[in-house]
Amino acid sequence: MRFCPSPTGNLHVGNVRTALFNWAYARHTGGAFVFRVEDTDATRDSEDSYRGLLESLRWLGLDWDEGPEVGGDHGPYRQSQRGQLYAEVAAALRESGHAYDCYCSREELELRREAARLAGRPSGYDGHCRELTGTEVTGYRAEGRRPVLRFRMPDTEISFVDLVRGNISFEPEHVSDYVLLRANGHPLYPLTNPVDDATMAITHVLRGEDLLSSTPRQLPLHRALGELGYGSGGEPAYGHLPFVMGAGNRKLSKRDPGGGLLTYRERGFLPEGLLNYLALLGWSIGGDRELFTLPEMVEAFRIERVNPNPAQFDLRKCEAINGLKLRALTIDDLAERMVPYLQAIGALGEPVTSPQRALLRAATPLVQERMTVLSEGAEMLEFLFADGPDFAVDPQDAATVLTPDGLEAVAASRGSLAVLEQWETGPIEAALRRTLVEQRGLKPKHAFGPVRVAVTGRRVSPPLFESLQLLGKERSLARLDAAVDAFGAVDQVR
RNA sequence: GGCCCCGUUGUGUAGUGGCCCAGCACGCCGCCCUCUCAAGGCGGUAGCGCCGGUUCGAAUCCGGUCGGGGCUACCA
Repeated sequence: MRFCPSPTGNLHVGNVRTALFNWAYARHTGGAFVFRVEDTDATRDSEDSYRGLLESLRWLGLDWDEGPEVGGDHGPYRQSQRGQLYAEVAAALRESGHAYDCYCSREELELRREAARLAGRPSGYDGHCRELTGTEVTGYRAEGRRPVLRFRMPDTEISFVDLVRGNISFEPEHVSDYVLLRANGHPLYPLTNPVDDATMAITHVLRGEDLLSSTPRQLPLHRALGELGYGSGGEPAYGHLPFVMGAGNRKLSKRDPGGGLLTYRERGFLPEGLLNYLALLGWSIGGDRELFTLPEMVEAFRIERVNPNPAQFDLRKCEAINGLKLRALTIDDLAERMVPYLQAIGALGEPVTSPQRALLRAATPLVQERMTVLSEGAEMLEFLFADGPDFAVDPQDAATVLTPDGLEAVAASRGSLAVLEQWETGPIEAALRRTLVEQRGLKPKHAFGPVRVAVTGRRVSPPLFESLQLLGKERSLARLDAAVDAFGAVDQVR
């Protein structure tokens, strides 16, 4: 099994799903999961993307048995470092007659392709240069033409059993000779991919269904490679996974807004949450279950159960699954996972102090059920860590809730809270209810709203009484005062 | 145009000839709970693309049709 992305930009969730299935299949069967980087296109590949690729797979927890940074018996695992092998194989292919030089220019090909299409004939390469005579070759050379290397396809029907789709076959006239080497000698994907699969002893290939129609070209190449002594001589078994579609039912690409893996990480999806959701796109553990751990998936993963039809990515569902995973975490684990997100919004500094850590742990149960991604939890807890100039009340929320009436409630609650001796949720709640609900006859909803905004900075927050307790008496009172000062003054001016 | 793949509620799926006048989850709509928001509980909404055939019986098998997608490069 292998996963072989190109380092062009970020991974998108479709790629991740492909990686996941390959990984799960390898782990299930006890095979090796090979990670190879297909960076033969110097104009599009970048070193940054390459590092991002490794980082992403590591974050997801999809570990590889062979590949960059872990090594293996079939390295190197970056195609940019395997040029010599491709050149050697290409020469052997030409030598043995499996491939031939083609002198047709792009313009000539284009013309003939159009003509064939118009006539309703297959528009692939017409075999023009298959059997060139010596004089024809010298003639072309004299014109200054540089040949590309083409693979000679056999004239027989090609069929194979797709791991997820069953029997598939192609008639030879629809699978034409294809280019292995550019005129400048640069090896192309149709050559490098099978050569690597063969020499890396890849036995199973799970990839996107866009490559289904390139499979009939790769099969004969594998056979030729076997004859020439590259690889074991067998062809890998192929399984073509359905696409992951974006909104509007288009294939998801890394350029789509919701496509890039990085976005999910930044928003605070759990790797296991994202992976669990992605596994659901095209695979099912069976029955009515849809929540499982990675080990459980490995245990249950059978390729025959992969669905051939494309699936549309549904962010809401992805969030729902993530929320479920979040709620299944232990408090300590969840608290730790929120740290980077709290740091990202400046609520926590680089070394987290132990009082901060203790406060975070105490507060985590309050938000565990209220968030769907880690960044949400961090935002809800921000008020506990920010003070003074760092603490700001959301202007929008202040405008709607910290009205003159609201501020009066804030001032009143300040008074009743100030005399409290026991700063705990029970007494806090009792005091607030007494002065706001009982004495002033306010509806609980309207009574606590202004206090909530003054203390937490937002209308949506963890439970109020618990929040006050965690904040501490001194800081709580200061926030109430600050709110009255800040928003009451404006009204006096008016 | 040619070739190939795919087709269960809005979305993802369960279903492999009778257990299905189709189950689950997300979404959506109500209600309950409630200090906000969630979470939770209860109820509701909506689907086997279509037409034939095989069969006592079809979402499940076959053929056709329609619809969607992919490929058709000296990109990967």
